[in-house]
Amino acid sequence: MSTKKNIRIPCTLCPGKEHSLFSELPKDDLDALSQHKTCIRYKKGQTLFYEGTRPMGLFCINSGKVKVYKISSEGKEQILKLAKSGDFLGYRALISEEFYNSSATVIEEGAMCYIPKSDFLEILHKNPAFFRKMAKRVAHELGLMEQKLVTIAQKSVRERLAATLIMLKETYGMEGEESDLIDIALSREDLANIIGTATETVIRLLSDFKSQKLISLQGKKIKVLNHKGLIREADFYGR
Amino acid sequence: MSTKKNIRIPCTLCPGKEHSLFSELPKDDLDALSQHKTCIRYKKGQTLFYEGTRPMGLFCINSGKVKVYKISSEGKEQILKLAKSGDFLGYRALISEEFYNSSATVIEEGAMCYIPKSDFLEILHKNPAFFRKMAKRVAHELGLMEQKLVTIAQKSVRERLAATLIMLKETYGMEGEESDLIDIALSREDLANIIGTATETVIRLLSDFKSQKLISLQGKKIKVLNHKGLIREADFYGR
DNA sequence: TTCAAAAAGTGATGAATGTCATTTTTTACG
DNA sequence: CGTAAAAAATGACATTCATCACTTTTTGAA
Repeated sequence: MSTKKNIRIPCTLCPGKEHSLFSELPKDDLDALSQHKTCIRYKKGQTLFYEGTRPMGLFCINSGKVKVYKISSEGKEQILKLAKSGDFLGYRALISEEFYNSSATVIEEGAMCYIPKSDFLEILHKNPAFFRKMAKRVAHELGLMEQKLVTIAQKSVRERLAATLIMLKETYGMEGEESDLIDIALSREDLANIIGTATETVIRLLSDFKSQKLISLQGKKIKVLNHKGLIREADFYGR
Repeated sequence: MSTKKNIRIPCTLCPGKEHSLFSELPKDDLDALSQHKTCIRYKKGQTLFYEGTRPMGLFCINSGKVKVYKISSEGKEQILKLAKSGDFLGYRALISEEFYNSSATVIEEGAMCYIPKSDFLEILHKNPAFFRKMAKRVAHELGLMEQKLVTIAQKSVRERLAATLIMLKETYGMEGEESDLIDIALSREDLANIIGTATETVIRLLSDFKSQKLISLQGKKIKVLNHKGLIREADFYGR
């Protein structure tokens, strides 16, 4: 295992780079971004940024997993998205020139890089191709968010749970043999906060799915036993 | 009244221009956009574009009102936003280089301009300040959509209806004396499709609000009698 | 290893809201 | 106008799901 010291490697050598928005950036630009970045290990439960505060830079997830969420006026958490290695956080607020409208907290320990706002904006405005790529990404995410809205507005909790499990399997399924195991340690409460329901309801529905042999529960992690069955639950149940 | 012919005026002279994303565009660019645009009157019920089709240009609403919505797999409509004079439609898909992910249908007759994709993209890529402004807008809308998601996921239907009425009053309230009258002809069904509920539920809650003297119903249009009361309903009811 | 705290799970209950069936009112068109 | 069709309204009923109260299991830190 590596030591905790000196986890700061150049962006050019970052393993997550290839799949990230930085993938096609020229070396010069990447070096410029690397220059003033800081990289810190975050433990589970630590928060990267809070809703309502001013963004001062861009987070890049080197390793680990993060939940991005809003707290409603009643104090309930709604998870907007999950982020993993290679993902960026905070660019929406930087581009819209607003405060953060969500918070981000680590759910699986890992290393996060932080690129100062000025460096990021400089590259953004200097490199039109990169700006287009970022704009394209934000526009794409708006489309995703619209789809999520429709799902929450119109599907039952049961359907949403099934759909969420499918999505999680696609995003966090292991490689090869164990591809049915959803490799992310979400608490039942987190799962409920993705779906927009009560923790107890998630627990009940999960054991329902389990007794239907759609999934199996291995401690915290969930294994998908019947993918097609889950898809059926997600699309049609009860309506 | 003007005739139906020749409703095509230059963008430079468009009354909605001042409040639109085009407000700070140099005259040259505006003229370029004007060049190949077409302007057509649309009647209530006519559709500007359909979900799943390829965008070939940008719509600009000269007058009238439009609903933008998605149809869920069960065939139910979910309204994502309402658009009025000066608003643009279709730029998300143009920027993300995707098909439309929503449909747009006229709910109040009016004139719509249509700027070919190539002209719009040319200005967008020629004028970095304008591109930034568009990107900023999309990022801002992503923030709004995230907020809507939380509202739908966590607030009761009653709260959402109250919140929607407040929003409608702010956006479509008349000038001066009659500022409490919500000047948009939404059917109960449309209102239900904004909120994400059944038409009957909206009808019942509206008459509830009416008997509480929060609103009055003047045919299709709604008048807000007790703004603070509605805000209270929107924030706290029942939780 | 132990023990307290957190998370998961279970059961009972009621309120909110969806659905269906029907009536009344409004709209729009010939 | 008159009439058919659409929209609004109302009632009865079924269902989902949130809530609360509690038990069991797991976790993690001393």
